[in-house]
Amino acid sequence: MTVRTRFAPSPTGYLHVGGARTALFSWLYARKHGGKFVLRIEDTDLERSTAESVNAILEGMTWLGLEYDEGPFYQTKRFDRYHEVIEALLSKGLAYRCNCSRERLDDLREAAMKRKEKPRYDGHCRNHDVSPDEPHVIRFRNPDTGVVVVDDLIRGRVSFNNEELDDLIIRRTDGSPTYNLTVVVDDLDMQISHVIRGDDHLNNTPRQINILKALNAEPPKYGHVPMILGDDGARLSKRHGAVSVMQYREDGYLPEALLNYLVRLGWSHGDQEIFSIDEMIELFDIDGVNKAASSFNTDKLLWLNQHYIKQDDAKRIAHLLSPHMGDLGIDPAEGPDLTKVAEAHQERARTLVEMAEMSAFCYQDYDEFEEKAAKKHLRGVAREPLERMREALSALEDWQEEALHGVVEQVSEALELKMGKVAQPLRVAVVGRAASPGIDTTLYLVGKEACLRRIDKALDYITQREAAAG
RNA sequence: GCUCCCUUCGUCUAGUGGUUAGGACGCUGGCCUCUCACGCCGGUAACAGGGGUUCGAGUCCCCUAGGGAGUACCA
Repeated sequence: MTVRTRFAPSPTGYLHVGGARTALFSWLYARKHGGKFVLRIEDTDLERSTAESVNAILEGMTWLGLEYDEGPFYQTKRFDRYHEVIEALLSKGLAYRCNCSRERLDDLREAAMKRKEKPRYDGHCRNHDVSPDEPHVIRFRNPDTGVVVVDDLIRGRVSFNNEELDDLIIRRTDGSPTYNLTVVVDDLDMQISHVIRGDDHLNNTPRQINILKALNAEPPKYGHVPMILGDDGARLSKRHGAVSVMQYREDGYLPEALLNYLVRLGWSHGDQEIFSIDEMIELFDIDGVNKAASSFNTDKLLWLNQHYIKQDDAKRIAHLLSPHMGDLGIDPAEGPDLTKVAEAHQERARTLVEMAEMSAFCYQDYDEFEEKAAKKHLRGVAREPLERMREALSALEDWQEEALHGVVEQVSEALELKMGKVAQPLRVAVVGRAASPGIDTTLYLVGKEACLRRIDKALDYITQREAAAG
């Protein structure tokens, strides 16, 4: 059997991490088995579906590299087909028209609740003749007895009594088909072999299987993946920060880091933490997916992101870093080679946004010294080392790291100081704060002119400070 | 309320009747060191509770508790 999986979001918002993980699992499963991955847009809710959401979802999938082999298919373009199926069901007596009023339905629900029973439609219109000309919905005639067994790829065997299920609406009064009908028809028509989706659909599965049976069709295999909770264990929502996949790009995450994080959330392969895309495809297995919901942990994502930043080619990092520099009002063309800057910060930044912030000093002068750093390092004792450094640097022709390192060393030796006593004040002078890449690299990136200018500024600062102290 | 699902360190997880319950993130002690970071070595911390089954239960069964989903003319 050819494996065919699908991702079927409803376009009522952006692509969030939960959806992205479901899509990833589906995609991996198809890729692993040499199958096809289909994208279907479930936009039958005309009220809430928007074109912007479709674009946002497509954009998110593209960024993550979850390319689809077929689609996107839009359900709104398949209404004729749904109606054809509904008519067939109707003519076989497997579905019927219902004109029960909302009031009656509400009363029914209320009464059932009062009796401590599960609210369900009572089949009132099953044997009534409702004219096609009057306003009506169409309901699927669900079997009254027996059990529906779902052999879930993740949950194992789950069974439901048909008595618990009622005659669900498959076509609304306005003539539009509803979800449970459209998924069934689509999964069937698109020959989906494995339905991998969120576990909020587990309860819908028996209804869908019943419709499938009515259509004389073989149900696909189902795998219901648990949901993702926020850092605090509560349901993932906007207040947890970035839930939109695209927000992670904005926040400076690498797609491979997010993917790696997501694949390990609810799935594992022994003790392995790092997975390349190829490894994921090779090792992923749907029955290795956990049954329990898991909490999103930003710290671990950060760790993975740093891992990939460290590991990746500096040129690519620079390429991805560039727009974040732009966000800070910096044009990387006006300054040191961005690749070199990125390389110097690869082991220091957890995100590209952090990298941009810590790299800014290479392109623009800082406004003020960081207070703590200045207080500690720009003191009277730093004056001489800074003056000596200024002198030596201004005389230096060969502005390369090796030579720069030599200069710092020579000055330290000449003053009989440990390197730190020279490098730290120098660093604060040149960077404005106490942390940066190696002092030689730092000097190199800032450039001669700016270095001298900033050292002067530091010397002024020391002078002022001494004057203030009296 | 009813139906269905879930429950190992704070978090992600390994574990498929016999383990000193392992790894990772985080936190933390140390080493390295011109700072920060990286890296390396060490530490902290878990089987929700109660009954069974068994020579032996994190692993099997039942109950309780706690979470979650569904219960729509949403998907």
